[in-house]
Amino acid sequence: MIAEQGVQALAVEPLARRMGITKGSFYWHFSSREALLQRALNRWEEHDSRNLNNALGEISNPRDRLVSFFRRVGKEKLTHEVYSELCAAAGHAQVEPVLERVAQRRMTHLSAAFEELGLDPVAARYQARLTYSVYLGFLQLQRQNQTPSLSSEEFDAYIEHVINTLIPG
Amino acid sequence: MIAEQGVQALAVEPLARRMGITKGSFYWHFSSREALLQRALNRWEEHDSRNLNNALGEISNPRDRLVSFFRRVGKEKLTHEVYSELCAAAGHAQVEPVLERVAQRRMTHLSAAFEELGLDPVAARYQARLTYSVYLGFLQLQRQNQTPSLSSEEFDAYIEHVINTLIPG
DNA sequence: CCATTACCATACGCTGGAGTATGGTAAACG
DNA sequence: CGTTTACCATACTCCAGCGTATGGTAATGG
Repeated sequence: MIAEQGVQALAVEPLARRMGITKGSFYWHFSSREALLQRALNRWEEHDSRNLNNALGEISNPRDRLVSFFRRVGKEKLTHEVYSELCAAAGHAQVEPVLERVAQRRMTHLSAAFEELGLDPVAARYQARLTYSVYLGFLQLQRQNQTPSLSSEEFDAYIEHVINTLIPG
Repeated sequence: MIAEQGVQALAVEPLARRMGITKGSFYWHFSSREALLQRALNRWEEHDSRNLNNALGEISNPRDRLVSFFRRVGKEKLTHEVYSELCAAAGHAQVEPVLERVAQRRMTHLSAAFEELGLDPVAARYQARLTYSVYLGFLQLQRQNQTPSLSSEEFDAYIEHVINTLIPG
């Protein structure tokens, strides 16, 4: 429901309707709507954290790791949709810390890869932030239907362009 | 109110309270909350459109124009805050078309500047989208308090880095 | 001078979501 | 075999925002 309509759409009564149960039942499993959201957020963050290590941790060549970071945008659709909606809900007290940790983790990964490619630590940090900004901006454009379809050759060409611009070597 | 708390915070009763009037009075001036939001959106879009032409249209040197685009992120705080919140409300039926037009206008400007710098039309379009993504991603990071303060020297250094990476020549 | 117009307040009804109180049922268990 | 436990429904209350009905007042104009 977060992926479809955003954080605020994760509400007790709509959820219950959708599941064919009632509120009474829901409140046996969760103490409040806040608790439900917290569980959902924790679940997603864990999944995302594992994903980061599994998918990118294995690739030893730093350039391939970075390239894979961009190519991944096209896959794992659900997770990206959730993240996109979470970004839209920045400012929400429960969402904010999640976003902070996730962005931090990911940028640290990027920064390490850029350092391995020979950039000095400061430049690597800047480049990581820049790269992550591109990713965030892409998600935003996607929410506005301003990106070519993910499976078109224009999309692939654009990704090529981004890779060539941002990844040295 | 949009800049402070987002589109959904622009509500009739809170607005009336804040102005020290009542709902009854509000509904004499506006037919509905929707109408108010529409007027606010139109107003902002017009202001932004004029701004684009005034600030960037005058600069003849395309590189300076691009550099000024980035430097502007630090200024015009209110407008950027509004835009940032509008982006968060993408998916909203009234907000969506505004976002689409604004992004289109701005990217067209960027694309033209890159063409003037010698890029072929396709590369210029890609580079414009990339550049605009960086801007959107920056706004997002700002919403998450993940950027250095706008008036620090680290911020200036980062902007330098971005300019050097994205603007040819 | 009376009536219309512009502007604002009071007081209502409606809706949707949060949370609670209470009772029902089926399975497991002592 | 009765009772506890897990799970679910019904039926409320509470609250905040949207919109409306209606009446008051001050200024303006025929």
